Amino acid sequence: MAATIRDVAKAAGVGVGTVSRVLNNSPFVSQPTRERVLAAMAALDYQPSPTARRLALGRTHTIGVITPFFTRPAFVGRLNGILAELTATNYDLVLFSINTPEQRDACFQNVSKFKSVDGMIIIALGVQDADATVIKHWNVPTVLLDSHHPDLPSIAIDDTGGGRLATEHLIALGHRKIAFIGDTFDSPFGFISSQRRYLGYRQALETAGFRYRPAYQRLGDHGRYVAHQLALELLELHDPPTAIFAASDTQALGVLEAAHARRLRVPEDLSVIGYDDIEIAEYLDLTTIHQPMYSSGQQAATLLFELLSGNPPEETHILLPVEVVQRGTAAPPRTAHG
Amino acid sequence: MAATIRDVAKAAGVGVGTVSRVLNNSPFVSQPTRERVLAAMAALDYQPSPTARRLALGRTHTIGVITPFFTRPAFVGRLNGILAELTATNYDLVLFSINTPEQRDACFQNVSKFKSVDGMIIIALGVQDADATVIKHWNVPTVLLDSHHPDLPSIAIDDTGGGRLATEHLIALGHRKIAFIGDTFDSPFGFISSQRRYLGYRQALETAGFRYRPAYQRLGDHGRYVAHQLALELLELHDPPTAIFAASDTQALGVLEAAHARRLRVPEDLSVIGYDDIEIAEYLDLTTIHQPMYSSGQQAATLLFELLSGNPPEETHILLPVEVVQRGTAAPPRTAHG
DNA sequence: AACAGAACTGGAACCGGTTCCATCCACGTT
DNA sequence: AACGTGGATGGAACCGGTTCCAGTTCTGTT
Repeated sequence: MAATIRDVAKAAGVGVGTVSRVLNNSPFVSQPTRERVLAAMAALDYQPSPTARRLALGRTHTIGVITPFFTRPAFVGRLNGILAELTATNYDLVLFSINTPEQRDACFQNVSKFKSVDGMIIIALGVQDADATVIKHWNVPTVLLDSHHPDLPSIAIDDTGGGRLATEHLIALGHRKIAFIGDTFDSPFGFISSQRRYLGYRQALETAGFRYRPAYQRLGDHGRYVAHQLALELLELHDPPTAIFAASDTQALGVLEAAHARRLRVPEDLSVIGYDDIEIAEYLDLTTIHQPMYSSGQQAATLLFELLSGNPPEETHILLPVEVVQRGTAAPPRTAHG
Repeated sequence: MAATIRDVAKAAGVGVGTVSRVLNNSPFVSQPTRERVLAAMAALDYQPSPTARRLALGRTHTIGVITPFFTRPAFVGRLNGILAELTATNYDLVLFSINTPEQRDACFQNVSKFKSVDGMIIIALGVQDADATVIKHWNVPTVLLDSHHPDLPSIAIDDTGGGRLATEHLIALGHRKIAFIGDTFDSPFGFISSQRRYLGYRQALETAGFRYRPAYQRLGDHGRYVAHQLALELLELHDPPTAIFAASDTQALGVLEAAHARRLRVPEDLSVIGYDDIEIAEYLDLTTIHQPMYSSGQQAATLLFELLSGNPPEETHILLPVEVVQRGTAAPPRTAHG
């Protein structure tokens, strides 16, 4: 049986309070006493119980992260940023992974998830009003990362602006026939980033005064294969686009594959722009929109700690900017005039 | 202030034991009493404290995972397998990420890491005898994933066999001049998989009766850029290799880049084989060694649960096989005879 | 010498659950 | 009517820390 604080107290001939003080480096312990206690701890191979400590303190020294599809590069990157921030503070991180719509729906209802952490970060999951109510009810500081709700602090990325940026980049290159490939809008997980990128795409087209072409928009489940198929559909159109904006790099890969399958050269015959700037994008020389994944994770963690510390910042809805990373898959169309 | 079990007991006019029985679905509660307790819980918005439960039960219902460089695809894949297994059992997962050699060294010493979980899975980190002693001393069931030590249960992957397999594949294609690019052997994290793959490479060459060419082995820190440089060195040799075996797909990407930079066609001028079969390998048509990342994670979790349940399996040192995935980057050399 | 105040210490009470023992009650037997 | 049995229940003790109050000892003043 493991030694407890009382065993140590008895062995050292002191009270439990004193042992606790030694454990917590309280200055109100005389040097001889401290040494006696430390010796007793060593002799008994005493290891304090984190669980008992948590109960007594009422704090778990742990933060939770809820993430869907934990393997997607965008989520891994964000989580990595959170982790970096956490290890600096010595907090533990408990990871909840959501892989099915059922898990998503059950997720916020599960109290013990929230009650076993001091704070929570929710990545990407769409949050409805009802969800926000439940979350606030748990009374656990929670920040949304890459998601948004008026009642909850959030670190979001300017998806609409990014969609606009990507489209404007293609327009600036001289493209007039620009297609969009993205996730379906009715994601059971409530992801809306693809939808917002689409919105930016539409805005840019409208500002440029281009007419609306429904055929140039293809939506499907997230993934390379689906995007591949959607791109093939676009390329088989009577009047195919000269450029495709994919709502994620993963989907852009599918587009590149489709172009390859159709023997189209990129960027000569088809320009492609992705979104995310995942690690492999640089290798593939993929023009894309860089979003600060690591940094957004860090900022989410920082914001959460500010909330935990009791002095929350003025602004709790942060929108991070994105930028175009010009690489080799986007160029002026061959038929461009001037 | 949140309601406690005693508040509920008072409100329902029962004893705390009865409330606890209701919480735990004990059959020894009469229906009317149960309803009264449930009503009181609802009225008080009672939420049981997981922390108190843990202290009383002496179990945390949590397992820990220590992983280095959490963003590397091989580790993410394994972690994902673990997660899948855990969500099925309702255990929580706390994630410890190791990014510096200092963290690695401090890692096993930190009791509270171990004392706050029921079981631990350690990914990839090399475990010395001294480490194993410390780990066993914590008395927390621990399984090594993609690592090995005689005193600890492990799920390992047959790296030596994989290295042999990769090399034999190149030999079978007719290659005689086969180079190796891998991680430095003195990894501060104790990674040894690259080293074992190298061992397999050497074994295969020896079995085939090829002479040992030190110049064909290049080691460096893990990563695409370094591998790129090492590959350039190889290609600049007086008598360059016709095939390169990279100890990981990430490094294989660097090799492909180098080949591209040297205007060498793959596989016509240079064959490349990687290792891991990360997601992007298929996209790049990279011939590689498939190792079951997801499944290895699942098996590690399964093994850990068997240990936790008290009836450990006979064999606690499991070695998973790997296989060649033939794709487009490995082909017979142009100068091959027959 | 008297005393205030600071430094140090012991230990009861508390955090919020679980568990186990003693008790009570209803019911069926003989 | 006496008694055995088992389901239902209350509550003290426990898990292993922290905290706070009260008490003791040690200093430094006047």
